[in-house]
Amino acid sequence: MLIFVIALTMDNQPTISQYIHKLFPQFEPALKEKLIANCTLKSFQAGEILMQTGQFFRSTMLIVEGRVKLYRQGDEGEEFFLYYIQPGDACALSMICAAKQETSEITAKAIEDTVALLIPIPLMDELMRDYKTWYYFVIETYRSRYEELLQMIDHIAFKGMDERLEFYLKHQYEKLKTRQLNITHQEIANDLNSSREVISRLLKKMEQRGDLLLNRNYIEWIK
Amino acid sequence: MLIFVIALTMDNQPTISQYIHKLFPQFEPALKEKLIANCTLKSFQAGEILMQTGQFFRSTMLIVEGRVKLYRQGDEGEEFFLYYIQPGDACALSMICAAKQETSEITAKAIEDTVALLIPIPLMDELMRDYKTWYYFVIETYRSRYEELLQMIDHIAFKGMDERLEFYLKHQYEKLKTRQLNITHQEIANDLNSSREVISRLLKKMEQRGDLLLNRNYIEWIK
DNA sequence: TTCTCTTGGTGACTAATGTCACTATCTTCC
DNA sequence: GGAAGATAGTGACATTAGTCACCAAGAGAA
Repeated sequence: MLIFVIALTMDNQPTISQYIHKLFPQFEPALKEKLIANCTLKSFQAGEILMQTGQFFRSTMLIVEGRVKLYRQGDEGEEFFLYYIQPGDACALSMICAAKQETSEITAKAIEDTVALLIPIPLMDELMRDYKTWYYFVIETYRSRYEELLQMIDHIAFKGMDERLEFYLKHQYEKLKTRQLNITHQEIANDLNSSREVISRLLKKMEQRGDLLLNRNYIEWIK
Repeated sequence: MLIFVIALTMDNQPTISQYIHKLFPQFEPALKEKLIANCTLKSFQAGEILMQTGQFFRSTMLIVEGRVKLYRQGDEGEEFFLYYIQPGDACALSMICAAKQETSEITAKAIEDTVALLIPIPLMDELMRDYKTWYYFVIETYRSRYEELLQMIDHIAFKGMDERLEFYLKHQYEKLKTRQLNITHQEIANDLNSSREVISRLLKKMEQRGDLLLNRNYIEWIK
């Protein structure tokens, strides 16, 4: 029985090498070897905080399994949703802050059981210098996060809550790849820094327009 | 007379070498030499657009003279103020987009006569690979812009217009280093994506609290 | 079953912000 | 000086979003 459990565990947890080849095929072979030789895996349970305001980093993280939600924290503990990071993504913040040994103003929470690849900070300079595909990966990570923040600013600066809600649901649908969004009105309200009543009312309007169906504990996105 | 004008011009326009030594003292000597040998200067008049939505980049820009205001554009042409860049700063967007040959969603406008150092894109890989001080400079540029965007999100997501206005004026005071802010209520309203009347009323309240003095065409920041 | 908790619906009210209309003052240009 | 334009002040009102109070339905536990 014990042997069976171990076998299962080995089955479910790919090696660093397998993760890298699957999720980062664009890396040049030498870079892959370098990472395989120098990185470690770390697991987080759903709900666990990967990093938080004021925390220093000892490693840069690449997500290889699960899903991580990034929040900006308000003065009174509000949690404003910024974006998800998924397998194949890097945590831009952990790169930036790692490089400068600065603290972060962001909270990253695992919303599924998550596995991250930890790259020791001292290795970063070397990777950046020696591997062009790494340098491009880092640049692309920054660029796409930067774009996401800009898009977020657009929404809160120029749009009303109705449009933001619609964008939020569409984004969930696209990221999670399911029309059945398992989320409560209260959770949406938290992510958008609004209140449940407002969200409920707007959802009702959207249902009347035929964009979605409301159910207890989940929303069916049709549009 | 012509000779006099030329002499004046030479006097007022430092060389690339002078700019680099003055504004980027942290660069290693070989990097300075490399830049001096490969960069060009470009001047922009106050009010001129340095780059705009949908435009491709052929160079990365370092600002060496003047001041540039960065805006995010709304769907109906609104211009939402993001941040200033000043001598010694790089345009993070021009780095990111240059590297990926992607387009930008941002407008950069010179608000003073401005001079930029243009670095040809093909040089970027080499600089990144060969010069550690360049790599650190690029990372620090990303990090600080990213922080600025996050701070902006904080403000529009969590704060009211009164706090945002106060932050805006304080920011102007700190960046421009003068208590006499030459700006109209309408311009502030544009930058904050609000309306003149709202700004006027909030300013009046701040004046009553003794934080500032209102004058035609300028505001005296006291706080 | 009954109790309790979570989730969601709704009306009434408040606060913040935006809009409209009008006025006043100062500047600039003939 | 007078006209026109830019800048700013203000009251009235509309709209959006947030808050409060309360109800109702479903889910799970004792």
